[in-house]
Amino acid sequence: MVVETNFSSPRTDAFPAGLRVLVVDDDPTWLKILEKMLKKLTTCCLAREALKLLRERKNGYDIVISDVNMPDMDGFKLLEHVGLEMDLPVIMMSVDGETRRVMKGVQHGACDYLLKPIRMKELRNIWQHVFRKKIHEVRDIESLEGIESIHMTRSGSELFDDGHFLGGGDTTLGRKRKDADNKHDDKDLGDPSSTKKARIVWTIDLHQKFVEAVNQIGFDKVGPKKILNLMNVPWLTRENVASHLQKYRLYLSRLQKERDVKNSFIGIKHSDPSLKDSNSGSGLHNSMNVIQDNVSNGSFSFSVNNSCVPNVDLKGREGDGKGISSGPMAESKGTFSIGIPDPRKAKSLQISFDHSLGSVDSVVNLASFGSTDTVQYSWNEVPQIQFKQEYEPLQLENRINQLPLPGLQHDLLTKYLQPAISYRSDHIKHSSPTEAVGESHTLNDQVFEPICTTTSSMKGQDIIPNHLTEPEFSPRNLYDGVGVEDLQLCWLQGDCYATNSGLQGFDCTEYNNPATIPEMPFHLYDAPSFDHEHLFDPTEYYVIDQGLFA
DNA sequence: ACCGAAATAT
DNA sequence: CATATTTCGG
Repeated sequence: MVVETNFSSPRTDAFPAGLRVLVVDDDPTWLKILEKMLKKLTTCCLAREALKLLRERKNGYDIVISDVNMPDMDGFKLLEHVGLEMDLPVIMMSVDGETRRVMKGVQHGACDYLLKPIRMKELRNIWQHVFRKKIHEVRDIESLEGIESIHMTRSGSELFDDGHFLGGGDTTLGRKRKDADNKHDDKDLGDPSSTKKARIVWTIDLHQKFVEAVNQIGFDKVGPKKILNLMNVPWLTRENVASHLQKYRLYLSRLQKERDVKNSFIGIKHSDPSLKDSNSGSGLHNSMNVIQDNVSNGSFSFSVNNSCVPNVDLKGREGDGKGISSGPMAESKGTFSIGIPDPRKAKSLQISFDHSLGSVDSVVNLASFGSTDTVQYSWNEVPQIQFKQEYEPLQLENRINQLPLPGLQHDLLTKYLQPAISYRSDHIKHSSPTEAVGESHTLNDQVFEPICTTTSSMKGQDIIPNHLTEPEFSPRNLYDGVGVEDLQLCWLQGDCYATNSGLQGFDCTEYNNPATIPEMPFHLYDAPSFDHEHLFDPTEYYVIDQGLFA
């Protein structure tokens, strides 16, 4: 007799609360309703999208609940695919309980069929399907001791008692894995989610979501939990996020440090630009701040948007530390004890892009909606460029010129946005140079207008890129200021611009493909010409940074 | 419970 | 070595 509150046993993702459910329904209303009832679920209104999600993460969900009729694909069809490809329990639902349909559902492999006014009652025990499946699996694989005890029975409560062993001891536990000895074997049939713990890879869009979330919440207020919620990625765990956050912070502080150093060196030039202060100090202007740089070879660039609505006081406290002048990062806990010895610098290419779209004033929130957000990323694995080319702009140039826009990028895009079966970092790598070079397309067929510019910075060891970092660094300015003609860039974007490619993924995924430029003089950076002459909307521009060489 | 740091693992 | 997971103390 366990009560449902118990459900939320954290460790194991126990039932209703932890069950990772994918709900598919073309009717948003239902999605909303179910959303309220289920804690950890993902929703989508297109069957194809659902498939996509499912394929992306083979083990990301425990169960699928799908509506029967949907515009893009018949619910049964979806059911079929799921059954074929991943064998997840699928529950069908529809308003009418017409026998034929139910029958059909069952025939196609649905494990349950719910009639539409769905209530908690119905949902409460859906975990049994997951559980049941688990049991079968275990049996098949090998009979473990102690398992035999399971005979599933009807409704919930007492079952749940058994269930606990699914989930490991909930409330009453003091479980500490103090035993050092369990090094091997350890079959641990405990959790519902297969074995070990899949090592997740932070793909670009995953990271993008992460950043978005971080931006939405204030920098100071961030916490793994919150981020997790905002990201709404079902299979992700708090730990995952925490870990990533940790890395992220580390990265930022390193960055920050680097920056400071540089500033001390040079700083002055056209530094006065208000921007710096503007956002660091008072979030008043919701200008966005971009931090980016290249740190060591793996470059990683994030933009941080500080503009959270409320706030201002966010960094009210403290203030002394270093963070002040420059960073948007409120942290300044002075925590870095990291003895990181000056990162070696890498040459890197960066592009900044301004696709003027949103209005600035619409504070941040925009971020939540796919199209308008400011994000960037770039992980070491960002596509092209990553190749080994160590120097030589020349080479670069060639490559770039030939980067087949449609070709390569498409390819990449596909990899990211589409249902690639599994993402691994290596994919990216392999998609490379050779292929790229092989094709010969010019970038010119570009669709977008010349608002973009790119810049590449090669910092041999010199300081340049600082400026880049500044928010007001408007691409546009750059554009005017310099002969851009020779810049070429290729970039791609998943959605807002809706290029012909038609590849837009689902929601807010945008993917910018880094572009590159032949040779970019760095004097670009110094060029006085672009100061913050006029402010465009900072709301968005993308910055891409990539480590040129490894 | 939740977070962040540090220890581990891959 | 970098990145992800786990452990552990606050």
